[in-house]
Amino acid sequence: MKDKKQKLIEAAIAIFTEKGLEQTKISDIVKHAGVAQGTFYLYFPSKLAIMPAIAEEVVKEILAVAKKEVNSRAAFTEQLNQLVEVSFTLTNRYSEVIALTYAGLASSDYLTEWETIYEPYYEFVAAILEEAIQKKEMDVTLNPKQMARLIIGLTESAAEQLYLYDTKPSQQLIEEQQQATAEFIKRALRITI
Amino acid sequence: MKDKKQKLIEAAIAIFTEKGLEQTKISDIVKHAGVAQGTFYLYFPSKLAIMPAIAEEVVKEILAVAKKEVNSRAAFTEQLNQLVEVSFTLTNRYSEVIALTYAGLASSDYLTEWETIYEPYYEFVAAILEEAIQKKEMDVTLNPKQMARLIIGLTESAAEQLYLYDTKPSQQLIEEQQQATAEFIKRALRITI
Amino acid sequence: MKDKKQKLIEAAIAIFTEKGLEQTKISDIVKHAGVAQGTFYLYFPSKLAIMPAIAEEVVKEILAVAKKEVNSRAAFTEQLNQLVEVSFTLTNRYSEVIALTYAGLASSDYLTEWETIYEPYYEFVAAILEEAIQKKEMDVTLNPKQMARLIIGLTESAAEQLYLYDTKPSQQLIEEQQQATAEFIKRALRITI
Amino acid sequence: MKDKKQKLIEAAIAIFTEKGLEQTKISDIVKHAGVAQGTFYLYFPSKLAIMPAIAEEVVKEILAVAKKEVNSRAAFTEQLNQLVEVSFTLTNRYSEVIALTYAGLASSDYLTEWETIYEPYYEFVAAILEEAIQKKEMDVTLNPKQMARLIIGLTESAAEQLYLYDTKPSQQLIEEQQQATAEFIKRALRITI
DNA sequence: CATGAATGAGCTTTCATTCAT
DNA sequence: AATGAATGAAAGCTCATTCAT
Repeated sequence: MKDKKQKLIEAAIAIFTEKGLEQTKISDIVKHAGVAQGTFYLYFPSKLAIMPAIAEEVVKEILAVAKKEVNSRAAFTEQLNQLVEVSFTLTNRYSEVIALTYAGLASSDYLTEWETIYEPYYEFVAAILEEAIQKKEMDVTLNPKQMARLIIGLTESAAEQLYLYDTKPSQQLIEEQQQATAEFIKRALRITI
Repeated sequence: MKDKKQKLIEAAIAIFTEKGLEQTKISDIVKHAGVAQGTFYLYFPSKLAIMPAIAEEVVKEILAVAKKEVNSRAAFTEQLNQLVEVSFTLTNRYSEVIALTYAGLASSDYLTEWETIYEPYYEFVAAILEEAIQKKEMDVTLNPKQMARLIIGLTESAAEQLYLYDTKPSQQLIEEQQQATAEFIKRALRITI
Repeated sequence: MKDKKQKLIEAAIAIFTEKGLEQTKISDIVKHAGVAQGTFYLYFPSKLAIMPAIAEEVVKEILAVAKKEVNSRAAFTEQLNQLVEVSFTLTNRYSEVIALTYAGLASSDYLTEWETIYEPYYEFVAAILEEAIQKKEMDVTLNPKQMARLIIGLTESAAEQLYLYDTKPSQQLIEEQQQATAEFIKRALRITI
Repeated sequence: MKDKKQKLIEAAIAIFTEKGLEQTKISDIVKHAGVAQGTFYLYFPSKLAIMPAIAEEVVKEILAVAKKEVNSRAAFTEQLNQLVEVSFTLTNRYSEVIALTYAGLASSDYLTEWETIYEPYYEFVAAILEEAIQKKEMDVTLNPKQMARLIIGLTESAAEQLYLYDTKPSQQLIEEQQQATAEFIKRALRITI
């Protein structure tokens, strides 16, 4: 059943997140998934071959959360605040897996799949910007897709810096960094509202 | 002699860049450095222990290039262009080692050293912004150090996206991406000149 | 049905010949036979248990070819030529499977069956010699069964040497080796005709 | 030191003889040789790579025994008796290793080395025949090298048949089979003395 | 009879680390 | 300080065999 494949992907995400790429043994994953060692190789030809599946799963979850937390009817400035906030939360939760997955894809021949997998998230942000442009709530001359990529990169790196050395930063510190990032973006987009 | 230690660090950077963390064997490094297997352990207690040394070396090189390429007497807007350009070049050359080193530090107990190591680069950019603030060439209410971190994160992620799937992107594409990034920053800083 | 068992035996012969004992997987055999993995174990309790069946099949084919190619009404000297020729052909086609089967039987408890299986072929050759003895066309003091075994061993080893390094030896080389072997036998039997 | 390599070869011969190709684990060999697991791979890149070394060792031993047991000053007929006897002894002791080695070489890319390795033994027998030819003690029209190959093949197969099902055949049976084989050869060579 | 997903013991191979020289 | 042969633990992967359907 697809049940076991799904269990393996979820177990792999959990263990990779906890232990990193090298330290994760197939035996850990299968134990966590509650299946036999050989079963892993029924669904994935090698340790690295599970990476694309993980990436898809993670981006799916990211998108789901983002769509849920960003209010499509809120004002643009509010949407940007929500976007930054959700991005911080997601980066905190997933940045390790994402880095890992990317590294895993890079050491294999699957790297080309990365763009395809991450694309929907870029699209989601680009769509928000497009709406803002139509409503003239930001600099209409800017390229929404290009801006989406810069915004996502900026937000992720800001979040990584925050959580880098301080596993549990204070709520105040988090909000400060989020606000600084949101304001940075708003100025860069010449937001009008 | 320090000669062999330095050779080992340089060999490690070369091999790590080429093969990644997992695929790099001590035997590769010592072969490339032209020393015996055991010699590695005279200078570094373990495979991971060389990571801080690599990080230092890389940041030293990055700083040297940045200081050389960013004209301290040029106009602020010009300095930002140069900063973005040099950051793209450096990211292209070093992003893999940086990621690796960071991963390597993360899987050891050396991670706390990372902040110290990268700090001089943040300082360098912050200093440029401070000068611009004093000259009122940008929004004076912004925090230079905070902005420096955002700018560096943004630029690196923009460069990574550029080189991600296209090992050799066209000069035009590079310049476009650099310009978009620089303009993004300038708007975010409310640059006046 | 016996159909599937037969298909499994034929598939096993094909795959064993192509890949050898170690490299042959049950999964290869069942795929080639067009049956499910578990079906193998309906007919054979283990991987090695198919060996006697293979041996029987091969000897059956060998006997069939030998009886067809050796003219029972030809002169003895001619029969020996035909015997050598057919033995070369058969060795070329089956020597690998025979070696394999023998090795397979040896690593199991089935080795005692080998004698029984190969016996009919010895009998066939012995019968030819017996007739020659009755007709006084060879040294009548020789033991036909003993001679049969020596002749078969000699011919097979001569053929193996021929095909060992040269998958496709020239027709001339084949005929030379066959003739040398036949003459060797004829002298050893003191053939008179 | 070459010491460990030699120990590994001798251990491999012992274990392969005892257990066969598949059943022999590297761990058995190194345990028997008294070295660490990794040491095997210091001298041989893979399990199969030790096969040529084994083959050389075995042929070296075979040649040594054969040269010792066949009296170079005895009459030709006596030499042939000795040759058959020694071949029986050697086949009994080494036929399994030889078969194994051959199989091992066959599953790798080393098979072409086989001819080179076995050649000295053919040469040894051919030299005996050449002397007999010069002394006109056998049919002078026969090709010594060709005859050598046939004789060796014949003798080995006769010995294998003897030891095949009866690990310890009676001395009488052994002598009968040896004599039958020697006589077969003598007739085939038209020996005159 | 037939299936094929699932199992898990066991193998080869790798490679960071050690230590006698 | 330098060497490099030796170590041995550890991990990815294979595949004969089983069994619920």
